[in-house]
Amino acid sequence: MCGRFALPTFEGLASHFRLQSAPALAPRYNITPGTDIAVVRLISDAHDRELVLLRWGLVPYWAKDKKIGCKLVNARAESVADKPAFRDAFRQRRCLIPALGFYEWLAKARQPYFVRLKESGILAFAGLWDRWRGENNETIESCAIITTGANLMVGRIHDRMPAIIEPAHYDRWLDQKSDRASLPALLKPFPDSKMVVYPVGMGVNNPKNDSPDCLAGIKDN
DNA sequence: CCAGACGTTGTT
DNA sequence: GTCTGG
DNA sequence: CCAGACGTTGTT
DNA sequence: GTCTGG
Repeated sequence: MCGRFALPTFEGLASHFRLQSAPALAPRYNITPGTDIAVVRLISDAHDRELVLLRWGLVPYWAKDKKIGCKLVNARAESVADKPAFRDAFRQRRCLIPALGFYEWLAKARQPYFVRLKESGILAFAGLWDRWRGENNETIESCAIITTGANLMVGRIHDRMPAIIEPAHYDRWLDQKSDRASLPALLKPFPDSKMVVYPVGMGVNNPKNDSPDCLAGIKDN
């Protein structure tokens, strides 16, 4: 699954996603569900993209209780098009979630690992977003990260990982008019030949720890 | 018909 | 909002 | 995802 | 065991 990831400050985030402008983002090394995360989506009624901060944990527009978002942190690629909680967002509100990489845990050892590109480049997770309106004009915009099967390399740690969209496919993923039948192909496991996995310190386990140390590799025993 | 769920993960 | 279970 | 709480009353 | 908060 994908329940923790990192997005340090990147030069070139705006140009990578072809954004007109991007808000200054605080560097984050230990991003957790329930917090606001950076999301790239189409500007409504326009073809340009925007980067906004949305709550991680999708609250469907029809939800009676916004607490449902606690449970909707990930959506399985295999079923996202059909699940009531996700299918409308899958059709109309897809987004990209920038990251340097993500954490996965080796369950038995509670040992965290970090997964990123070999070149330490920007990744984009496949995401969905929604807008919920409650009483007193309360509005929550929220998002979820789509997961898919692990590739062979990540599979040594865990059997799922976030779906990663390649830059060549950003437009097709974001565009509401894309042929929906072509979308599942974008959600296949990212090739492990382009990635690295390495163990990191147990300090990552505690969400309060949010420093560059989180990314530091340790000796793999 | 109304009430209640709507999800993923890991572990047993 | 929409589906499932009772 | 993991860590940490998990409760009520009355008083300051 | 299960929920909430980060």
